[in-house]
Amino acid sequence: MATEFQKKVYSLCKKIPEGKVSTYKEIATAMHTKAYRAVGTALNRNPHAPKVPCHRVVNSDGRIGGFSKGKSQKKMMLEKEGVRIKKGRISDLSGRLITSENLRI
DNA sequence: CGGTTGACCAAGT
DNA sequence: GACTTGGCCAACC
Repeated sequence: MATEFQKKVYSLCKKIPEGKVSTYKEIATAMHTKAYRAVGTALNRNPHAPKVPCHRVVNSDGRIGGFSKGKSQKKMMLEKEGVRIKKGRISDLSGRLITSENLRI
């Protein structure tokens, strides 16, 4: 069973549509907290694997960040969903980024 | 219950 | 570009 904090994180992750991405910071902001790192900690466990699209969450810089099964897999899944990745970072981050406002709606 | 860890971030060198 | 520093907070030991 996950903590309330975890549930919030997973809930927001589910809201990220295919072909778009969000950042750990935006998710934390949407929860009205500054626990960027805790968001990562929450997703690292990720008991929901395919149910929650945690691979659509990247770093603020547009870099891939981390992934339980390896960054390569994360990149591959993103590209499969239509996200272009250039040298380990999202090509058009600002165009594909889901902000805290977008998550809140 | 204190100390460490980490799928982080921003600013500085 | 890279590496370092300080800050942040939940989860873990």
